[in-house]
Amino acid sequence: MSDGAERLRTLRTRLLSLAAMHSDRRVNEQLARADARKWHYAVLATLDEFGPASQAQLSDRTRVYRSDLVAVLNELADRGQVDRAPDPADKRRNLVRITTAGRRQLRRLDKILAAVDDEVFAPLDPAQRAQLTDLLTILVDRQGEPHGERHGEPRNDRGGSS
Amino acid sequence: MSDGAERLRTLRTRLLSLAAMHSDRRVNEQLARADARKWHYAVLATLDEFGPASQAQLSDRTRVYRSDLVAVLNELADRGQVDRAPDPADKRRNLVRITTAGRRQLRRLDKILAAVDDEVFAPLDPAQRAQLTDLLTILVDRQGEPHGERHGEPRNDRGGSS
DNA sequence: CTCATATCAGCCAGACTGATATGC
DNA sequence: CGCATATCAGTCGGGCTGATATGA
Repeated sequence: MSDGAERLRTLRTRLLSLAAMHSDRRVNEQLARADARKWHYAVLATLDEFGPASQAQLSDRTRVYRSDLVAVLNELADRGQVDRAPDPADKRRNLVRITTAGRRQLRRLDKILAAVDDEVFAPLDPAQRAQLTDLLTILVDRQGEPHGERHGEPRNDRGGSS
Repeated sequence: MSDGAERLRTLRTRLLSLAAMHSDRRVNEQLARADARKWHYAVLATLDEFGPASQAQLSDRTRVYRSDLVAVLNELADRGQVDRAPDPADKRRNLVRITTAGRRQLRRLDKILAAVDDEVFAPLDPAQRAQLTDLLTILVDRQGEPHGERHGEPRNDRGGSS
């Protein structure tokens, strides 16, 4: 058996998947302790960085689907971490803003995620961690519009045009 | 707003997650064209490398849960890519073996995955790809028994002891 | 009796699609 | 009109848990 031995163990797409799975699991476990999930964090961080936004903008910036954002915002609003009001300039839009409680929560989540990062990437030394960040950044930045084949298009524009 | 600007964009756990999500999506799309999913490949590759095995062994080697393996093996058996027979030496066990058709399918999937790897990691040059593989291998190898905290234990032992 | 094996039933987050009402 | 926005309903792969029957 085995002509291309070690296939599975060295398959790069699989390594990436396994590493991410472990990282995600830890992230979710720890965020859950603060009654949050990754999407909550993504929304809060985005609002804090870019300021108030419509849900469509939030969806583009966080890569959370519009349809899924609704529930996330409901949850954040229930906890008083964001507020949502119709945009007077365009009544289709909701203007979403982070609240003071939201900023407090954000700081909490930032700490949690820093700790998880430390733990998950502990096997790498600082230089290796920086290397990994660089490589992943290249990959993520080029996702969507590369080299030759087409398949995915704009992303996050579902549910509108049909 | 934003004191720790770029938080989201540079969050390493998120970069890892996004990169893997893209990679996984491409892998699944392409495997689907050969009527397969990642688990099917993992099982076939493992059988080819290690030879006939019980489902428990397969579960350990592929990281597919025992409970989920059942359906995967049913599908592979329906397609004639594996066969499953009670182990005479231990009647609790099923001995799973890859068939000739299974090897043919494996070669097909190998080609597909090589193409996906090429596409997904196209933004990286060969040296960077090798670097990434190394870093991910370190992470994956140390998953489970690291540095300080305990949380997950053996993995893949659910459903048996309780 | 205890432990492992295979199988079944089911939960849940999350990625993704489609349709609809409302407003630009 | 066509287009975008928010919302709702639902599909599907997949990670993960619990229970059970059978046999070592």
